[in-house]
Amino acid sequence: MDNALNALREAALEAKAWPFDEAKKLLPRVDKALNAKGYVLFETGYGPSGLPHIGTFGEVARTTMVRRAFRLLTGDSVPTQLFCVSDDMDGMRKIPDNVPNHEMLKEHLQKPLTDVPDPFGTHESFGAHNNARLRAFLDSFGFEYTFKSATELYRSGALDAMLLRALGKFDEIMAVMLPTLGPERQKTYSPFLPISPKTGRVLYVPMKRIDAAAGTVTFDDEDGEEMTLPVTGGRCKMQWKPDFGMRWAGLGVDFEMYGKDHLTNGVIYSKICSILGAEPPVQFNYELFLDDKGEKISKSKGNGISVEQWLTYASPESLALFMYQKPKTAKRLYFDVIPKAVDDYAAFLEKYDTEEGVKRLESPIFHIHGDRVPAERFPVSFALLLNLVSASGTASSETLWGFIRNYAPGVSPEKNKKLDELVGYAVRYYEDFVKPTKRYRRASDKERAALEELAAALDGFVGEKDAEKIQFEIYEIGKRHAFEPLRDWFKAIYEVAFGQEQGPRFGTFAAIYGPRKAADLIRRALAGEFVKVAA
RNA sequence: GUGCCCGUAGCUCAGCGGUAGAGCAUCUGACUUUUAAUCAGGUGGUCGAAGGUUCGAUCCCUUCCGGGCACACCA
Repeated sequence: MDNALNALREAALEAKAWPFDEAKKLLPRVDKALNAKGYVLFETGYGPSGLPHIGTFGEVARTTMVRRAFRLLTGDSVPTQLFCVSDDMDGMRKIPDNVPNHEMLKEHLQKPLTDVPDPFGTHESFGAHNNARLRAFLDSFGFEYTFKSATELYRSGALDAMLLRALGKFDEIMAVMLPTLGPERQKTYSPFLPISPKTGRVLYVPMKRIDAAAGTVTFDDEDGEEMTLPVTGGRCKMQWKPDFGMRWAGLGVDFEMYGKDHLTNGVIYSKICSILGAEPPVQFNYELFLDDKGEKISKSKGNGISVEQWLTYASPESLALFMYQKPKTAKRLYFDVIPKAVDDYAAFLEKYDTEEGVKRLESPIFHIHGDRVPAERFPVSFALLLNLVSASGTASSETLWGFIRNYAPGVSPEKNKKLDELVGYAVRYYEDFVKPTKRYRRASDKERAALEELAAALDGFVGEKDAEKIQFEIYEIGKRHAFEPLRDWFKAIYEVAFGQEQGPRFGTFAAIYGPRKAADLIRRALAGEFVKVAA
């Protein structure tokens, strides 16, 4: 280990950021992990019930942060792996609303997702389709991970040894599970779910006999005929909670995080894992996200905000920052937290340049980017862009750039690509949140006369760069038409031409926007074009 | 009931051992003439309560009060 790496390692030991706290808990496991597998294993699970969502992103992002911290902590001397496991062998319990071909799918209910034809017709199965979506989703963020299909794990025999061991420990597993179940569920519960050889469905049936020596279970198939199947080779899968514990044991998972809603289950997974002779992974539980009303975000309710929505108005980095910050606190995840996340990210980035050693490792920037910290900084805040876009009432990136150049000379879309992206986000924000609130009104006769004169004056200013000259003229026109107080004159301009009570300093706006276009804007407003649009 | 989280300026939150911070809101001033933005500055908090540890606690520990959430099934 060279000196620089060693210095980093020591800094990592001191660093107070939560990923380091978690990564430190892994250190005592290193030798055992290396002997057993040759690497330390991080896992995240992916449920089959839907498309990748913000929780999926959060879990992978945060696990990656712990993994990165661990690598630093060990001077990168310990190999690591991140498995993203898709539970694609789970039976299709219900047909998702957001897919086509419901009729076809109906025939395949309860079958493993990887045995259900793809309703989109693009992949070899529904499970494969979802898996592809998951991977594309994760890849779009550049996550490093190894995808694992539960179906493949089962069918390849990778878990056979552990499944046999679980069969041998059947009674112990039942002893853990039964007290957690309701009375009626207890009667039929089995940690093994056979796949019916006749119908291909995942069966939730009681076991009549088990034969640990032969590695088989005996049960009644759907048609009532008694059936004996090996638990190996993908003929059976395990029921959720034992499945979790068995997978931990079978793969040798060293770290896994989950939401608070799994907290009580984590204990059960661990017990199962221990029964199977393995040490349960280091676990980390995070708080759930809340929506604007303080309610838990769930896919089925569709409240809160999606990854796609976030990325419509802000950068992936800002989302990663949000995930980094306070994972143990229940945070509101809604539109209004976005601008702050964007600017906080920019501020941390700025600060990062002046920090060193431990301080850097405690910066969110390190946990978001590792050693690939972007070079570009932000001379203009997102909050300012949003203000500009609202105040100017113009959702054109070109105009916005006019303001920006005015504000921060030397900045350009070519040189400041990230800023240009921010401009794009601001424009979209305007379109979706500001524009709908606009209320244009018609001009009174007096206002109309003044505005017509203003438009004519603007025509005479074509090519004029000096905002003050234009501003002066605006005052003159207002006075000439006897607006008292003069404030009403400005109000009229904004209400008629911008659909809002306040607006940009009009002289500045006209100079940047172009006097010709500004005049045109006024004329169109006078013609009543905007009033109709708003109504 | 069990567990997790939160309680810091009017609002939203950051800080987590060394004389209280940010954004927004509000107020004042600057930008040659009453709008916005921008800039400069100000107001505003006994850091939920009480004990404890400490030379020293918003920050650690305990208890209490108040609030939110999770814990059937499914994953």
